[in-house]
Amino acid sequence: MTRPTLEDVARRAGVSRSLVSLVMRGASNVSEQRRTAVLAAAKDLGYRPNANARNLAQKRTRTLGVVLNDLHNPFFADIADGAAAAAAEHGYHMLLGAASRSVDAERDALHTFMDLRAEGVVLVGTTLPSAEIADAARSVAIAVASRQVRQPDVDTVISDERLGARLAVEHLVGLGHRKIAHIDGGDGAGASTRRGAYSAAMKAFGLESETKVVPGEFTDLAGARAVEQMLADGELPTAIFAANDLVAAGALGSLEDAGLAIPADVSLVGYDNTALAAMHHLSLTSVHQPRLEMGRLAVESLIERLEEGRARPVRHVLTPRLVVRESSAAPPAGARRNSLSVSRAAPIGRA
Amino acid sequence: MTRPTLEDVARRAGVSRSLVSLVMRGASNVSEQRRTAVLAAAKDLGYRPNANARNLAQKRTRTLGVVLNDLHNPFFADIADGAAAAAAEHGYHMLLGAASRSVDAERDALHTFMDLRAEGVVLVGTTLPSAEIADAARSVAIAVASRQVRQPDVDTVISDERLGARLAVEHLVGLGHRKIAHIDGGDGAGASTRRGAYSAAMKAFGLESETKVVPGEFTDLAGARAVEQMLADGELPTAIFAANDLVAAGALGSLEDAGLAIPADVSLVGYDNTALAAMHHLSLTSVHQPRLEMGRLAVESLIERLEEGRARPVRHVLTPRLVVRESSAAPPAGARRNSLSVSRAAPIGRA
DNA sequence: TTGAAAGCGCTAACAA
DNA sequence: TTGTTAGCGCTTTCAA
Repeated sequence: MTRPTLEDVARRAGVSRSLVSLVMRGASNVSEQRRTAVLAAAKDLGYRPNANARNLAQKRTRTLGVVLNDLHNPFFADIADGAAAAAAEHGYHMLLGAASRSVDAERDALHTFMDLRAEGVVLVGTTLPSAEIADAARSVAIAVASRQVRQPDVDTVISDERLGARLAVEHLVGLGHRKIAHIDGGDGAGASTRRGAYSAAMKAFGLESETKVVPGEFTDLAGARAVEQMLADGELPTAIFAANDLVAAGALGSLEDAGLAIPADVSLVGYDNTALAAMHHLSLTSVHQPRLEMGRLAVESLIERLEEGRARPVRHVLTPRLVVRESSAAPPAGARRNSLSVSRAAPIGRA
Repeated sequence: MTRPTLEDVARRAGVSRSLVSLVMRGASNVSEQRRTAVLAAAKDLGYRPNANARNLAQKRTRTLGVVLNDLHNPFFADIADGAAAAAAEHGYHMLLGAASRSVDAERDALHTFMDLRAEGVVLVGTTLPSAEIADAARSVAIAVASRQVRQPDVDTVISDERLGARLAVEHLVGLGHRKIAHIDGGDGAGASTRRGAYSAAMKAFGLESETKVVPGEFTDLAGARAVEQMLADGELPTAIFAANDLVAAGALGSLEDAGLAIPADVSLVGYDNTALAAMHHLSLTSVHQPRLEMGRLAVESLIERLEEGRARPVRHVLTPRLVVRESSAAPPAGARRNSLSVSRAAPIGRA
C-alpha cells in the first residue's frame, strides 16, 4: 500500500517536482500544456498529496480539532455540526475527537490535536481542569463551548442559563401559574445554575414563598420519582419546570400514570429542546439553546485569533429562547386550592 | 505560537537530536542521567513531538479514521465508542470525521483521512457509492459498519437484520399473538430488510394470512399515523412490530390516546434498543444490535489487515438479541375476535 | 514558466 | 550509550 509521491507524478509527467507542486496547489503561472500533463499523471497514479509532508513544509495545517466530551449528547452533536459548517466556510479541515465522558480521553484527544499541529481546538462540554486548558492555550488557540471557563487565552461560548430558566418561569407565570416547582439536575453540568436561576426568577415575580426545588438528576427516572414524591407529599404544584427534557419526560410519565392530564392539570416545561421534546406524544415546551450557533461562534473565535491575531479572550453568551408546545397551559380553575386532588377524573393525553 | 522542536530540546539538554528522539520514544538504551536531563528540558519548553514530522519520517501514523454519516444517530455513536476502545487497546489513535448526512461531507472526511495517511478508515452508516469505497480501499484499509457492501478489499460488520425481525415476531408468537402487524420504515436504511424479514418470519410461523405491513418511515409521527390508520380501518392487531424505537414510541402514544393499554390490549416491539426504549415510561421491548461490538470488530478487522496482512475481505454478521421490557405481553383474552373493540375500558399505563 | 536546492521536524541506520 | 548522516514528501526561495 505504498502511495505515489510528487516525485512519481513528476517523473510520469516528465516535469520537475516543483512544477507538480505548483499544479497541485492550483498556481496560475503554469502553462496549460504542463498543467494537463501533470493532472493526467496524478490521476493515473491516484495521487493525493501527503498532508503530513505538506503540513510540515508549510508550517500550517488549516486544521481545527473539536473534542467532544460525549458523543451521545445530541446537544454536543449540534455544536459539532455548527462548528463543521463554519470551519468549511473558512477553508479549514475539521477533525473530531470523542471522549466517552472520560477526562483522560479528553486529554488524549486534545494532545493528539496539538501533536498534529491543529491550529485551533474547540472543547465541547469539557471536564478538563481550567489550569490544563489554560496550559494548552499557550500553544494552540482554544475555544470552550458549553462551559464557563475564565482563563486569559481561552475563548468561551455559552448560552445564558439564567435567562433560560427565567424564560421558563416567566412563561408559566404569564399563563397564571403561581405554584411552580423545579425538579433539578442534582450535580449534573449546569444544574446548579438552572436551580439558582429558577429561584431568582421566582423571587423576581414575587413568588418566593412558592419556590420549591425537588432534588433530581438528569434522568427520566429522577423526573418520575420527583413527581411521585410530590404526589405522596400532597404537594403537587400546577406547573413544573424540569432541569432538562429527559427529566420532564419522566415527570410527564408519572403524572399521566397518576391520572393527571398535561397540561390541563399540570403544566410542564423542559430544557434543551431535544428531539425528545419535539416528539409528537410528549410535545414539551422547552428552553432552546442556539446550539449550531454555539459551534459556529466557537470556530469563528478561533479563526479570529488565527487570522486577525486577536489575543484578548472573548466570551460569547448566547440568548436561549422558549419553544412553546403543548405541555404548558393555564392552570386549572380550582388551582387556588392548596394542591390538586389526585382522585379527580382523569382524561388521558392532551387535547 | 511557534512550538519548540527536537533541536531546541537537544540544545537545552546539551545532547544530540537523536538522543532526544530516543528518549521521546522511550528507548531503553539511554543513560538515566541523559534521560532525566532530556525529559527536564522537554518539560521546561513544553515540548511535544510534531506528529506530522514523525509520521513522515516513520512512514506510519498509527492512526485510524472513523467517518460517521450522522453525529446525531445514537447508534453510530455507540459504534464509534466501540471503535475507540479497540483502537486504544491496540495503540492506535482514532480520529472522527462527521458528515451531517451529506455524501459530499463523507467523501471529504474520507479524503482527509487518506491525505493524513491514516492507516485504516471505518465508514459508519456510509452512503458513499460502493465503487468509491472500493476505490479508496486500494490505498487504505477500509471497514464498513452498519451497511452491506460487497467489494473485494472491504471488510464489513453488520448485524443480522433478518434474525432481529424474526426474534421480534417469535417473541410475540410465543406470547400467543397471531395478529402481528409491522409498521415499516419506508425507504429508510435497512427498512426494506426488516420488512422482508418480518414477512418471512410470519410465513415461517404459519401466519402468512395475518401478515400486515403498514407503511411508515423512521419517525414517531409515522408510528402515530400508522396506528390511527389501523384504528380507523378497524384493523387493530394484538401486537405491533415497529421498524424502530422511534416509530414504536409514536405508535404507543396514539394507542394510549385511543384509550388502549400497553401491553394489556396491544403489545409493542421496537428495534435498535435506544435510550428511548429504555425510558421508564415507554419501557419498550426492542431488538438490540451489539453496537459497541460492531465498532470494535470494524477496528479489529482493520488491524488484522494492517498487522497480519490479511487481504481477503471479511464479513462479520453479528447476532442481535431481544431485550424484553414491559411493552409486550400475552394478547387479551378476547383477542380471538377479529379486532379489538376500541370502546372498552381503558386503563392507563402499565402494571 | 520551469527547475535546482535547501529545509520543515522528525527517525533510523550506521559509526564511534 | 551517543552522535552523524541521510532521508521522509512536500514547499519555497532563487535562478535560469
